[in-house]
Amino acid sequence: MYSDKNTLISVGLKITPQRIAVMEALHKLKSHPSAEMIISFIQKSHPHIAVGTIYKVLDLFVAKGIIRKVMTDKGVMRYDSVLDKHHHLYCSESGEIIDYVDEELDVLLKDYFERKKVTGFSIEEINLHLIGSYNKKKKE
Amino acid sequence: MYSDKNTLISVGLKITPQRIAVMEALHKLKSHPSAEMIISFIQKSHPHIAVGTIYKVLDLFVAKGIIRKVMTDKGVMRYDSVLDKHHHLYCSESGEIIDYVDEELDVLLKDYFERKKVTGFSIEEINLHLIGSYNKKKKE
DNA sequence: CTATATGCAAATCATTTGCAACCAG
DNA sequence: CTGGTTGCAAATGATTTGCATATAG
Repeated sequence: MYSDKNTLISVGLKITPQRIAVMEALHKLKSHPSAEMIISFIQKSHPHIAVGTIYKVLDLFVAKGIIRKVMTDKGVMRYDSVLDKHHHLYCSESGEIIDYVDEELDVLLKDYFERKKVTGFSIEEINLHLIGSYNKKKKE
Repeated sequence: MYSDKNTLISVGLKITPQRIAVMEALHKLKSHPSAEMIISFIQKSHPHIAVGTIYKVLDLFVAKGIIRKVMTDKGVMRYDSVLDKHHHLYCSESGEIIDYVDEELDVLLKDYFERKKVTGFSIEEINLHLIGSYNKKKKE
């Protein structure tokens, strides 16, 4: 919670209970919550915080670069509080989005695109979307 | 246009003027049009075709696998009529989405993930999102 | 104090839906 | 014929906006 405040301060934002609540929700709700999930989580403990405010806070956090928006195949945004470079696994069965960190892959891709330029396009970021299914069950 | 009809027939859909119009729009509007762009394009020549119908036709085409939905960072869906395996360049300046075909890369990725399994996840599809900017201008 | 943030409710915007009338096969 | 399609207009659902009030620094 101290780190939450420090995070806010470090990007020049005032500390408000609403913003702290959003940060807490982002920590508790791993796995890329939607705004809706964040809202209902927060409203359990802070029933007075307004929906509009939560959207505003989320937008602000995205603008300040302390969280990211993740696009899903259905038109709902999800928020990602993990900022280390990572890719995503999209489970086509459950709709879950799982972080995937793989430095070896990052190096491979970086080298590849240094060698093979994409003509006329300067790459800022490389994101891999792995679509498939989580086989929790070994046999079907 | 014959091929449009054949495409429809091949997936078991009836041929209707509305569906032909949507296919034509998809051909003319390269570069991943949004539903809105498709609608306004169609309504120039076919002012009577209903918005709801166009959405239904697009959904149907996606369900039949003859086009794809592409997710964007803003909550608007785009449609992609190119079905060959390809990745996307996202221009962070213009919002454009450009197709990127690179078989060498596909082989590289395929090999990589055959070697290095992602535990508990069976990969169906690998999509690369290259975010950056189109440098039309050489110097800036 | 004073600018910034919040609450609230209305507005927006893309997309979906329900259903009667229509038309392709 | 007959079930799959369409048009229409109303409904939905996520997100946004405007503005008066509250509050962090």
